[in-house]
Amino acid sequence: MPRATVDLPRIFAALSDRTRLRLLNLMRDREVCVCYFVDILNQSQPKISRHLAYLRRAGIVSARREGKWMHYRITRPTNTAANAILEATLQSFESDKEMRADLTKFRKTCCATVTIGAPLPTQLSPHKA
Amino acid sequence: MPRATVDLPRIFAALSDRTRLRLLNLMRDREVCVCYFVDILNQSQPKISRHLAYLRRAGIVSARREGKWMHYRITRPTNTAANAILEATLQSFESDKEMRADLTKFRKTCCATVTIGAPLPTQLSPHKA
DNA sequence: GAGATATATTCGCATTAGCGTATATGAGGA
DNA sequence: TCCTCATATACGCTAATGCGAATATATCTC
Repeated sequence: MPRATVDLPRIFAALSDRTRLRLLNLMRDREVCVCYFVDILNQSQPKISRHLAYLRRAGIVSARREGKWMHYRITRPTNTAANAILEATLQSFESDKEMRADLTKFRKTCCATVTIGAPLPTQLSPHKA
Repeated sequence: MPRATVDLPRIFAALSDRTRLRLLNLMRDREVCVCYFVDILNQSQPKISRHLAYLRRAGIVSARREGKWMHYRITRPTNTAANAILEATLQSFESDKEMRADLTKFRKTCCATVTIGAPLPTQLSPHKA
């Protein structure tokens, strides 16, 4: 039984955009710095930031500041249904070509940027299946 | 593994409206005539019709004509993720007060309208858990 | 405190969604 | 064929969304 009444329409609205889904894909099991999103999706910083804000307002992600950098991570909803929906969504990315490519690019970008000092992503506890 | 690549953002957009969720709730395990939706949600016929069209375009429901009446039913997506999302959504309605009230009203309306000849809903095979 | 960097927000615009009202379509019956 | 009923679509409006460009904010360094 769901713990709290959750605004499902709002969550669905947050998930109804390809760019936001790509962001969630990258955050699937790690905390990610905004600069990575900009680099990997190859889209403007304000655009990325706006979509992250949208996800934040919907309660799907949370942000943590570390100096100049902002790290985003997925916040698992306490609501059972919302959590199941998010989980199914994330899992579907595994068979999505673009999502896989994003992750591949992420790994490369990650290694490449160590030298210029961008904060490395923090591995989170493995997502539950 | 999902059978077909599915437009998840489109499905999420279709689910991001409370009225459409209420329609889906009523269709959960039966085929429903448009006139019931209008009566139970107590909203204008064009509004109901437009929302049904929205769901139809997203591939979530399908329509069947029977004389003057149109019957709508949920179409289970072939895509695994989409199906899981829809299932979790439908299941969440069980603990939603308004959704339960709609179903209660549905049962009453259903019995009451037998006398005036509106088509009875067709029970579908029980939804899989 | 000035400058640089990372990120967020604002603005103006084009597109879309949702609504009420009016109208069109489709089927059945006289 | 004309009328009626059930449903769908078109129209005009307002609000919300998504975008690029510009600007603001926060933090660090010097």
